[in-house]
Parts: sequence; C-alpha cells; structure tokens
Amino acid sequence: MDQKYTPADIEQKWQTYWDESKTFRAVEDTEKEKYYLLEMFPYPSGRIHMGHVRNYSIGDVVGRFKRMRGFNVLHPMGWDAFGMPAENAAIQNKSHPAKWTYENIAYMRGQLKQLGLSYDWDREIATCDVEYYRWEQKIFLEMFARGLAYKKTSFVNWCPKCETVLANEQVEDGGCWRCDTDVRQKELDQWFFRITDYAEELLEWTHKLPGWPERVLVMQRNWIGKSFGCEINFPREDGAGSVKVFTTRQDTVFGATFMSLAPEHPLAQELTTPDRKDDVEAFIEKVRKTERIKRTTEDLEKEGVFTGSYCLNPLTGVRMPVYLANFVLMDYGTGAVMAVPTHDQRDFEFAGKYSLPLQVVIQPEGETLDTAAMTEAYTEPGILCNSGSFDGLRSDDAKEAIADYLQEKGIGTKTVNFRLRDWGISRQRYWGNPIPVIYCDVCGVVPVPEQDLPVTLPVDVEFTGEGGSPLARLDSFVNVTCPICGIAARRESDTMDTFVQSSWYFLRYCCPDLLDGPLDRSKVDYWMSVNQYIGGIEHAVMHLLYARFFTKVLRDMGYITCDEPFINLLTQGMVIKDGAKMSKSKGNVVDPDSLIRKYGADTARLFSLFAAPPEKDLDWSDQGVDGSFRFLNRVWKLVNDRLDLVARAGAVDTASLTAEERTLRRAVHKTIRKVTEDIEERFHFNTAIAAVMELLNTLQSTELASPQFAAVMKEALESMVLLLAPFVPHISEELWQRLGHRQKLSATAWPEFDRGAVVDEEVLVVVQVNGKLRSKITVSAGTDQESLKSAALADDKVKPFLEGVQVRKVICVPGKLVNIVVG
RNA sequence: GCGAGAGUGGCGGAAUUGGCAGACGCACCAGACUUAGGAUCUGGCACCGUAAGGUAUAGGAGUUCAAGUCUCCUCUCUCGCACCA
Repeated sequence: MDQKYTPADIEQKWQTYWDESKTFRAVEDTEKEKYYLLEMFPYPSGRIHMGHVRNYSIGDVVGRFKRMRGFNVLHPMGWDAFGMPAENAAIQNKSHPAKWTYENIAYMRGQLKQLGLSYDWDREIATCDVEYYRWEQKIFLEMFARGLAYKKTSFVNWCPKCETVLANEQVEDGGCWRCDTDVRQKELDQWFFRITDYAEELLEWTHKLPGWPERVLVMQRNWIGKSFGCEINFPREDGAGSVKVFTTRQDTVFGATFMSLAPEHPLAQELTTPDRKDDVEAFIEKVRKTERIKRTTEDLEKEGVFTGSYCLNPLTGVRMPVYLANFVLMDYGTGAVMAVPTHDQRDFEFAGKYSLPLQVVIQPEGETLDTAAMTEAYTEPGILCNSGSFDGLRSDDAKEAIADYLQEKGIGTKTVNFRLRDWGISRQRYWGNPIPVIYCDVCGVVPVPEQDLPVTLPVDVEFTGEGGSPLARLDSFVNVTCPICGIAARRESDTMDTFVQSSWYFLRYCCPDLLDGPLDRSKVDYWMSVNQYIGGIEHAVMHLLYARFFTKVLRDMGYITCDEPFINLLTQGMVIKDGAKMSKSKGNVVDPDSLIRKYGADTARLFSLFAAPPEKDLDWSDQGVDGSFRFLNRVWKLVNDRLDLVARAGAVDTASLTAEERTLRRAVHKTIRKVTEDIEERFHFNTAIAAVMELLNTLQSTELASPQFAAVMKEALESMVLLLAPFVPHISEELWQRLGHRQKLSATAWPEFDRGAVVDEEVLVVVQVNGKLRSKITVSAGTDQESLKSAALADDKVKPFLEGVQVRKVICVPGKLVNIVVG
C-alpha cells in the first residue's frame, strides 16, 4: 500500500466515485427528517476565489455532518448567471455574454468538484437558462396582475458607466456598488415591485427569526425604518389648500415657525411668488447639480431659499414662511417638514442662517431655555410650555394627546411611515431576464399572454458598449403586434435586476426540472424552509430582504406555504491576507487552483476551517496551510502504520479493559462528544479540528502491550477518521476503506460517544488560597467535599500559606476546585 | 452622530454555565536522525525573576471566596446606517 500521502490520486478517486454513484442526490422521503442546507450561489465570474472556498467548505461540513446524522439532506448548487460583467466581457472580447457565462460555469463547476463538495449536481440551476427565467416571467405577470409590479416615472439612480438604473441599496457612498462611478439622478419610466406593501410583515418577522445574527436583523429593521408620527396639514395663507408634512414630533407643533420643502416638491414652483422666482430657480438648479452624492455623503451646509409664500400654523395661527431646503428629501415622508428650530438641530441651524424666529415649547425638567442663549436645539424629552392647553404635559404624553387633538379637529392624522421604498427592477441591459410586457398605443401596457412565454433573449445581438441596451436597438425583438388588438406595438426592452433571480432560486432547487410551472407545491412544502443558509454579510440587506419579500409574495399567490425562506443564517467573515481583503490590485490573492495542486482539496478545506470560526474574518497564512497539510500527513501515516494491528483486532470488551486502555478509550469518546457538540451547536469547526489534533497526538504517543490494545486502537482510529470526514472527506474515505470497510464512509453513520467511557475516574482539583493557585491534587472522581477539603488543607504546597493565619472559609467546587479563604 | 460587534502571547486563535488564562496550530529556540534539510521525530516557548514567588486578557473602578467572562466609566478598532423630519 502507498505509504506516502498523495492527495491528487485519492481526491480524484473519490470525486469520481461520488459523482458516478450520485452519493449526494436528494430524494423526497417523508420517513426521514429533511435538512435543507444552502450556500449563496456564486456569480460565474470566471474562477472561484478563497471566499468561495471558505463559504462552501463551511457548508460542506454541515451537509456531510447532517447526512451522517441521518438527515435527508438537500444541498444544491447553481449560478447567479445574469449580470453586467458578462456583457462587459462580451463587449471587450467581441464575444457573447452567453458563451462567456457558460464557459465560466463549466470551469467553476470543475473547481467546485475538485473541492469535493457534497452537492446534488442534478439540481444545478443557472439563472440565465430559459428553463429558469421563463418561470420568473410568469411570476412577474402574476405580480403585475396583483398590482405588485407596476410602472412609474421617477428619478432614479443612474450609473452612467453601466448605463443602468440602480436601487437605493445598490448605491454605496454615492457611487455604483459595482463600478464605483458617481451616481446621477435621471428621470425614467421604470418597473417597480411593491415591497412596501410587505414592509410591516417584513419588519414583524425580524423579531421572529432567532436563528439569524442580531446584526443582520438590526440592519434590516433600520432599512425598513418604521416610524410613528402624524401627517399634519398646514393651510396656505393664500387659502389655496395646504401643505402636508410628516412629523414624529407633533409634540412640538406649537413651536413650528417656518416650513421647509424639498426642492423637488410639487408645490415648490406654485408657492414661489414672482419676485422670488429667480432666486428659487437658481437654488433648485444648484441643488440638482450637487446631486445625491453630496447630499447624502457629506455634511453639506444647510441651505435654502424663501419662496415668498406663507403657511399658517394650524394651532397657533403663526405665519410661517415657506422655504425650500437642501436637506429635505422628497422621497421620505411627504417631502415637506414643519420646522421647529428650538427642538430640531437641522431646523436650528437653518433658522440661525436665515434669521428665522425661535419659540421654545419644551422645557427640560429643572431648567428654563432662553431662545437668546441657545447654542443648539433641545431635542430631549421635557415638559411642554407655550402650547396652550397642553402646557405642563410630559412630551411623551403630549405626542399622544396632540395627535388625538389634531385628528379630532381634522387637521392631521396619525400615520406610520417607512423608510423602505419600492424596489426598482428595470435594467437597461441585455444580459438579464426580459420583462414580459408589450406597449401598445391603443391598449397601453399589455402583459405578454402566458401562452406566449417565455420571452426569450435573442441571440443575434451586437455588443458595442454604446447607447444603452442592445435589446432596445434590435428591431426584431422590439417590433411586435399587440396581443389584444393586433396593431403594431413595441416590446419592453428592459430586463430585470439580477436580484430578482436570487430571490427565489432556493425554491426552484426543490423542483429544478418542473416543466409546467415555477414550483411543485408538494416538493417545495417538503423541503422548505431552508434550515441553514450560509453566505457573506454583504448581503445582509438587499438579497436577504428581497428573498424574504418574494417568499411572502409567492406564499400569498399560493405557490408555497412557508412565511420565511431561511430559518438559520450564518454570515461568514471575509478572507483577508496581510491585513487586507484579498484583491488583485493588492497582489495578495491566493489562487484556489494552485493551492489544490500543491496540497490537495482536503488541506485547503481544513485550513480554511481551522484558522478561525466561520463568522470571523479569516487571516490567510501560507505557513498555516503547511501546518494543516502536516496534520493530514500524520493522520495518514498513523492509520497506515497500524493497519496490520487493526486487521487483527476484535471488538472492544468494555468490561475487561485495563486502566490504561480505559484512559485511551476515554480520550476517544470525549473527542467524539466534543467534535459533535462543536459542529452541531456552535459551528466552531476550529475547536472541533483542534480536538481531533489532540486525539491524534494522544494516539501517536500511546503504545500498550495489553490484550485489548488493538481493539481499542481500532476503535480510536475509526472514530478519528469518521470525525474528520466532514472536514476532509477524501482522505477520510480512503482511510476508511483501508481500515477494511466495504461500506463507504459517505454511507456510514456519525459515531456516538459512549456515556460510560467518558466518565472520569480521577479528577484534577485545583487548590487556591485566597483565590491564588497554590497546588493541584488528583483525587478519585467520587471524592466527597469533606475529604476533598482535608486533602487540600493537608497538601504540602498549601500548608506554608496557612501558617500564622486563620482559615475563615473553604469553598469546594466538587471535581474542580478548592479555595481556602484565610485572613 | 446612531446602531451592532470586537479588543487575550511574536501570530491565528482557545477558555461552552463566574472556577487552572493561553487548548490546538503557526513562528521561534534547542536536540535527535541525516551527505543535506524548507522532510521527520523529541523537548522548550506569556512577561519579570537564579529561585521562592510576583505580574498579566485595551485602561480604570465595582460585585464576588473567585472575573477574560457580570456591572459602570474611558479608550481603540471593525462593520452597517447616516440630514429619516
């Protein structure tokens, strides 16, 4: 037999076996408890990177472990295959996005297989396959029918480089999340999904997902941004209606001395008096030029302009000048704010700049504010004053009382406001899912009839990189007849945001081959929800929120029954090297291919699991990889060296073991217990692996002449190999076979620890004097407190510390510690 | 600014319920084997001290017989959000 560990050979051997025997194929089986394990599918960018290796190694440990524990595991993989890079590559290489994408998929699939990941490859999905995206078009049409997909003209975030629209979530620091180009505002006719209809439920369920990291839930809650307040109408002085504001501080209405409107506010022009026209237009132009980038990223100085018009404070009758202000956002609340300079910092600064009046309406307890002496707004709770019949109320109570009063008088209504806005999904790109809609001059927006689906992406398209979407310029695609009236019409040429595909791929995995619909209810009901989802924290808001939204929409359409897609979520940390995220520009990239070539997949997996717990960042270390490789070599050598011994061994007779044999066996079973708990309860694979390393050290240094040594060693080696299987499956399968098993390890159950074997016969007890460690004594496990106490007091190392002082108290923690308190 | 999380040897990290701080690994040092070693094996390795012993978990206070762990304050770092009315 080979004495040298050659990963290339054994990894190839077992990968072929798993592949050909379809070891990891998942079949619905109501007799078994299901376990749906999912890692976020990759974008087929060309090759996998270390982040993928880590993500999928973590997932594979869970998958293989659960399988060995008897679960019916669904562990699928696929490709988030639509998206800009494919199109950009096509432009550069004068190629086609489909060719580029499918070639990348083929290569990356090979890489994943080389890692020995336990996927059911029969369920593989590529979202650019027409068999996938056609069903998404059907879902879109149903959403359209329910009013959940709609069109509106709006200012959108526009990336001039990508020539496409970006969702708010896709704008990072004022730049495009993909290419970092400064984002501009552009007015376009766009498709939206009405995610705001689900804002309340999405928020509510963030309190019912105990298996999610708190920080992700917090981010989602903040993103949804629910706030309670009032909409209040401030009548215009000219009597022509009123201006509606949203406020959460209706307790300060009596202190509102002016109004601030967003420059884009529909009333902005109307309220502007002729003499103010020039100033106002100049201001609006200036704000528009500044654009969103600066309006959101920098602490822009508060600026505004007077419109020349006034509103009246409905409670005080005070004349309030109406300003346009650069810090008021059109897309939050009503785009208009009642300004209370004494109790809002922004309004305070604004009032200072334009010499607007201040009126204190909330006094801090035990203090009196004086407008002349204020240097900043008082935003804390307090007692109302100058507020008519509400004087003397605490501000918290006043919120309620004033809201009721406003509602009664018909001036305002209590409302709930969300920061979350509808999800714009139109993209002016070719490589995406065509939105199945036709525009007819007579019939208007006409959904493509279901029998005409799918709207297939045309292949014969030219990619020049100029002038926006190639689809829009393709007459054969755009020119159609209206399905209703038959006259010439135009096809929608925008495609859907790629986040749409990743919002339901986990459902399609349950029935990837279904030919007559998106989802097979019975299969989806069997597998959903995903028991464990694993991926990067960067998807905390966008992908995870959209996927939750889609799940609820599809539930309401009757496709599925679950409320939430992912029961447990694990967000793994980044892979960094030399203190920085791996990136080509920093030259600190570790290439998985060469890593596998040099050490094998098992070593690559092992190190990425051993170096840090999953949720923390992993600091890559080439020397650390050497260490993992060394460990596998030692495992290999130890097992192979003892094959003869093991071949002669029978079963362990627990009744007649010697003390030394029992000690060895105790180490084995304690390791089984520890590894099991570390994987199952904590996902702390690093400590699980460390425990196996300790066991190896023990086994390596134990050589007994006793009768049952061979039997105990056999049990030990077999256990060690089984415990390693989720982490390093190839070497484990090979060693398992060499240990004489005909049944494959991948069909073998996880070991159970023997409760009798892990009980300590002797325990080490620490003896402290006044909390300081003075001695350690070994006593038999059952020693009672009294004997323990006297043994501690009589200990030679302890005695000197007891001379000349009085023992006041002795604390005994059985099996652990004695603390003698003296004084 | 707000929210969340973190801070432990030269390094990655461990300490699960308040009970031996530093498991396991890396690096380093010494030795063995060797023509050789970037292979393998053995031993050492928080800091100060010859030792007995003392000091150590960002810093400071507190609770406790006992604190890396609990409470309060301060500092630093990371991530997320950021004019949200």
